[in-house]
Amino acid sequence: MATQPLPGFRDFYPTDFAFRAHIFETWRRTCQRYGFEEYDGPPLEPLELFTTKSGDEIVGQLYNFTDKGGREVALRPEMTPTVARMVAARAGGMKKPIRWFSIAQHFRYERQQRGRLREFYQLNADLIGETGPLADAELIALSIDLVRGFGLGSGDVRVRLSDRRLIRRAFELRGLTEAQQQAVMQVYDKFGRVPQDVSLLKLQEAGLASGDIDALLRLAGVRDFAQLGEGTPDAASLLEAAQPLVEARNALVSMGLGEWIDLDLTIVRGLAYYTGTVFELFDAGRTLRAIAGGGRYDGLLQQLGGVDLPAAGFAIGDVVLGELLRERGLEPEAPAPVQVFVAGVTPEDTPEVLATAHRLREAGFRVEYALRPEAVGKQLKLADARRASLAVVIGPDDRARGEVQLKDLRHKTQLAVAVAELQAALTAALAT
RNA sequence: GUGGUUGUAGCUCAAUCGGUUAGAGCGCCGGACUGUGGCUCCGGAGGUUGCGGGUUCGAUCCCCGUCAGCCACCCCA
Repeated sequence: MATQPLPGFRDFYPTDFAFRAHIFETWRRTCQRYGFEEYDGPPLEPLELFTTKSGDEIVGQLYNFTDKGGREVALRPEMTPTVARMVAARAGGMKKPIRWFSIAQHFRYERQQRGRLREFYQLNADLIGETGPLADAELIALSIDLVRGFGLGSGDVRVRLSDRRLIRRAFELRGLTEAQQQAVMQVYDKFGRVPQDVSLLKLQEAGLASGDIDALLRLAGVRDFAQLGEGTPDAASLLEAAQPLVEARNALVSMGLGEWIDLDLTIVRGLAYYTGTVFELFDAGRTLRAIAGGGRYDGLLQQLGGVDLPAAGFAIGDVVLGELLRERGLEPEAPAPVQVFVAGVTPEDTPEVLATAHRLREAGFRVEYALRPEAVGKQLKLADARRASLAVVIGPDDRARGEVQLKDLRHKTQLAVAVAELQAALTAALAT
């Protein structure tokens, strides 16, 4: 029998599960602080829902099949088409802007690598029905707080910020053909990872004039709005196109998050449905894949749901973030499975052990006891292995006096407690 | 999908030039400790050396294939 999961799929042993739960809980709390409401959709959707947005080529990266009713279906590779459908179906009845988030498992049939599996969890946050730069800033702020919540700082994670409107303006100013624009985007995507002369050669091959090449490579190196118009006749036009982005950045500065932001026009973010602001979160050392990414996609709800609403959103995955947290030693300690271990001295004490344990469980304590008669020493050893803070030891003498021995396993102390006082004593001891 | 690289116990690793019954630590199970834990000591289980084939008297070791992990490319919604 196979003992390994399928390639790109993970087993979550209790330690792994606790780590995952910690990520989800931190995400959920943070989204709620921003007033976002949680939703979910079906993990299995009509294939068409995904090909409408991304074209037929995407099928190569989908877990798709024909179901027993003859329907072409696919496991969701992303959440956006589902949200678009859900929002569109009830758009008329919902107060705008809509703030929604989901934490859901997604599936992509791709060759796995570090930071990229065939199954992963992803938080999606979308803000629908608002076009202004403050909406973009709101989402970027949320994405920052989503990683801050784990103890990561602006020295660990950087936000790269760009805007399709600004890129488009730069292309228009230079009169680039569609093919040339594609070439520039490809060069931008690899900018900083390949030598400058390789980039240069690529752009020459695409037939760009040397003046255009200089201007576009200069833009690729811009890291601040002040640099945007430096030494170029395009200055006024570029700065005008950059206006929404400037406003979004200023909003983030007002929130005290300006430290996290780098202007970086080379972020490409795959396919072309982004219409405005785009951003990505990366580890500061750039050794991992992108942690999160998103932007404004004002035409997408019309295309997918038939309702014309502006929207922006982003996703953050559990895989790369998890790797970064492990790298930084920010994994939380898994919670102890047991708070109170109840031990009996003799087999005759077992009924009292069971009664006590169950009473404590009903009172909400996490309680365990030995499932067969064993020496007290053994039972305490088990209590220790289960990381119990407290032990309750019950023997014939204790029963005769209506007492139990309450033992604090952390502080190595012990005292006799009347049975009636036990719950109060446990609560008090756990608070120390 | 393409190329490179690595696979030995649950985990981390060892095994001389191709040589006898593949070892160690940690972990796990049991015992020494019959009213009190973490320590110590003793014992035990656990391996088709990823899998299949080839070369050889003999393969963990060399060769081929395959599967899986990792890395790069492609892609990245």
